[in-house]
Amino acid sequence: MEGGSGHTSVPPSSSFDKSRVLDVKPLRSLVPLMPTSTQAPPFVCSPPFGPFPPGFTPFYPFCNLQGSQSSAEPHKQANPTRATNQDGGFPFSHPTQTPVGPIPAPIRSFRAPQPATAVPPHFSGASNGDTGSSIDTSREVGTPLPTQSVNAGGSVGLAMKEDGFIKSQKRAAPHLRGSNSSQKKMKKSQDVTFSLSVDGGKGSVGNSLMGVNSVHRDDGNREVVDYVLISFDALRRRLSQLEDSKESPAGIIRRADLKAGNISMSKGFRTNMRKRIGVVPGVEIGDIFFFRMEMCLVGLHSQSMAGIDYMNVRGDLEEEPVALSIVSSGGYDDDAEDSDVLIYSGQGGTKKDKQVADQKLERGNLALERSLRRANEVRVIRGMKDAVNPAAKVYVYDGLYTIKESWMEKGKSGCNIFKYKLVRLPGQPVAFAAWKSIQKWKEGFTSRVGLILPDLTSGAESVPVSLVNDVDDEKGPAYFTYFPTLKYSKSFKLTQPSFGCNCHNACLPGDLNCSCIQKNGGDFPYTANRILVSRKPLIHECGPTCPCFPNCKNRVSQTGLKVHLEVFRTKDRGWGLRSWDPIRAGTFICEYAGEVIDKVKQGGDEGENDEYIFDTTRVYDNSLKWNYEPGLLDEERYADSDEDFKVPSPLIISAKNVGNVARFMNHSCSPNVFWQPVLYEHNNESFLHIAFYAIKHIPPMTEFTYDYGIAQSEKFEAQSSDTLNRKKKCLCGSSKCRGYFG
DNA sequence: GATACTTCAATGCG
DNA sequence: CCGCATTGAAGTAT
Repeated sequence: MEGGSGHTSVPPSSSFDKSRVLDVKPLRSLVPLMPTSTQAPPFVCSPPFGPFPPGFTPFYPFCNLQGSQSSAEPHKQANPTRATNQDGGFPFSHPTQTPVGPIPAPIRSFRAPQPATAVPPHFSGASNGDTGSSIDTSREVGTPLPTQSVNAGGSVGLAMKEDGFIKSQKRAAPHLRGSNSSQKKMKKSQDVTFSLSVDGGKGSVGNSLMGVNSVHRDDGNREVVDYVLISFDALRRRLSQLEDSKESPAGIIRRADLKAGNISMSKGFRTNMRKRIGVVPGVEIGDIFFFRMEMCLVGLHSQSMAGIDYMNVRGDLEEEPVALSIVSSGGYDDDAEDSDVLIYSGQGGTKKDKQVADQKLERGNLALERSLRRANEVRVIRGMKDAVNPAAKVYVYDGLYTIKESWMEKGKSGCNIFKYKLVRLPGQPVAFAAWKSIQKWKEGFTSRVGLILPDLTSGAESVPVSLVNDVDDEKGPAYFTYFPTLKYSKSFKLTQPSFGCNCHNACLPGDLNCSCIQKNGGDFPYTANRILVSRKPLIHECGPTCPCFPNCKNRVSQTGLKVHLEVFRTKDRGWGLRSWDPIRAGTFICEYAGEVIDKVKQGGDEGENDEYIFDTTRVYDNSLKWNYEPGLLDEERYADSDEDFKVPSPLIISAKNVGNVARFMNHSCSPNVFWQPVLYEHNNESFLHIAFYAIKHIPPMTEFTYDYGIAQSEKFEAQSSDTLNRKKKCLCGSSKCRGYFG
C-alpha cells in the first residue's frame, strides 16, 4: 500500500506550471439533469426512448455533444495499459442458451446451462447416480475425510487439483473417493446436491471433496487464503440474502457471518490452522477483514471474539503461554493514536463493557507478559468503524509488533488494568498508517501528495474523484468528456415494452409479487448493504418504469459512485484506479460508461480504436468462481451455482471520448474486480449496462483491475505478427499472468 | 471428550 | 445517530 509519503511527488505547487494543469482540466464533465419526477433515480440518464413513466421528461444531454467532442483534441496519450477491454473473468466460452426478449415470469428465468452438456463424459460416468438428486444421507454420515494419499512429490492431498485446493469439484462416486485420477479435469460443480444441512452439526463432515486440502489446512498460501475468504463471503452473502427474504432454510439466521463461519470451519474451508508466531503464510500486511470470523478462517487470529490469541510453548522449565496476535478495535481503552506504537489493554474484569473488577495475570494477559520477556513477534490487527457502513467494523492487519513494556494502572472505574506497549517492527509496508493519512486527507488537515485535481468529474458524480500523480511529470490523462453513465446514441431495438414492478417506496426482499424480483429468479440480487450476492447472466435492477423510489435497494448500480476513488499515475501502466475507502467483496464500484458503438474498427488508425473499448464479445477467462457453493446449504435451487454464462446481448462501449472512471481501470490476469451485465429496465436487453463489483475485499489504495479478455478474432486467427502486435504486453505481475492481453 | 467459561461481535431495536 | 440488550461460536480450560 502506498502511503502517500516517501514517494516521489510532483513539485510543490509553487513550482508547478499551473497553466499546464489547467490545460488538463478540460476533463469536461456533464452533469446529467434530473428528471423532475421523483421516480427516477439520480444520475441516471435515460436513453432518449420510451417508455417513460408519467411525469418523466426524457433528457438529451448529448445533443450538441458531437461538436464539443470533435473539438476535443485527440492528443491521445496512449495509456499503455488501458487498453481495451474488459472483463472480469467471465466465462463465455461455451455458447450458452440464454432466454432473450420478453421474460416469462417464471422464477429462475435465466437458468444456467444444462450441466449434462458441460460435464466431461468420463465424469458424467463417474457421477452417475448423483446427478440431479440428493445424495442419501447415509453415505454422508460417517464418511471420513477422503483417504489421504501421498503422491510422488510427497505432498499429501485429498483428491484435489495440483494447485493444492479444489475450486469446486463435483463429488465423485463413492468408489472413486480417495483417488484423484479421474477428477483432474473437472471444472465446475454442477448439479450435485449435497445433502448437508446447515445445522447438520459438526458430525457431518462427510463431503470433503470440496474445500481446502489437508496440507493447506495447516499451512496456507496466498491462493488458499483468497479462496477461503471468497468462499466464506459468498456463503455469508447467500445466508444474508435468505435471511433478508425470510426464507432461511434452518430458521432464522441472525448472524450470517457466524453461520457461514461455522459451516466453513466444519467443512474444512479454512487454512493455517496450525498456530504460529509471526508471519501467517498467505496473509499480507494491509489485508482487510470485515468479520472476526474471517481472521479465524485464515489463521490470522483464531479467537472469534477475544482480543488476545495465544498458544502454549515450551519454556525454560515448563509450558508457558505466548501471545500470537491481538485485535485492537475500541473494546477497551487503548491508545492507538500513533501508527507505530500501540498501548493495549489487558483482558478481563469487565461486565457489559464496563470495568467492574481488577484484571488478573492469566490467559491473554499472562501470554502478553510472557511475550514481553521472550520478545516474540505479535501480530496486530487494528479495527475501526467502517466509514462507508458505520454500523460495521473493518479490520486491518498491521503487521508484526513486539512488546516493549507492561504495567498496571487504575482505569477510570478504579480497577486495575494491565497495559502493554507494542512497537511495530521497522521495515514493514505501511498499513494502518496509510489509513491515518487517508483520514487526514478527508478531513482536509493535510492534502494528498501529488494531487492534481480534487475532482476530475467536476461534480458529475456525487462523490469526488481525485486525480493524483506522485510518480512522474504527467499532468493528467488525455482529454475526454466525463459522463457518468452509458450513452445509447444510436438506435436500439425495443422489442416490446414491459412494465416495472408495482412496489411503492421500495422493493422488499422476499416479495414474490415484485416483478423485478421475479426476473431475478425470486432472489433479491443485493443484500441490505448494497452488496451483490451472486454473479448471474443478468441482474435486473428496477428501472424508470418502476414506481419505487431511487433509494430502492434494487437500484445499486444505477445510483452512481459511493466510495472515494482516485485516478492515479502508476509506475509503468499509465493511469489506474483505486479507492481511499476499504471495499467489501461484492461492492458495486462503477459502471463502464461511454458510447455504445456497433463494432470495433479494425486496422486503420490501429491501436487508437481499441483503446478504451469494452466489448462483451471478447473471450474471457471463465475460471472465476465467485458464487456460493450450493452444496454447503441444503438448497434445492441452484440457479446461482453456475457462472459459466454468456452476456445476453453483445455490447460494445467506447470510452475514448466520453467515459467515467472505469476507463482507467487496468488489466490484470489476477483481477480483484469483475464485470456483470445489469439491466435497468424491463424493455430490452439493448439497455444493458456493465457494472463492476469487487471480487474480494480490497484495501484502500490498492489498484482495481479486471480481466480484459482476449479479442475474439485472435482466438481463431493464426498468430500472425500483426495479431501479436495488437496484443499488449501484460505487466500485471501475477503468477498466473498470461503474458499479454488485448 | 463433554462441558463450562471467557471474550476488544454483530445486529436490531428503541 | 447512539446506547442497550440479545444472541453467539471458537478456543481454552476443567
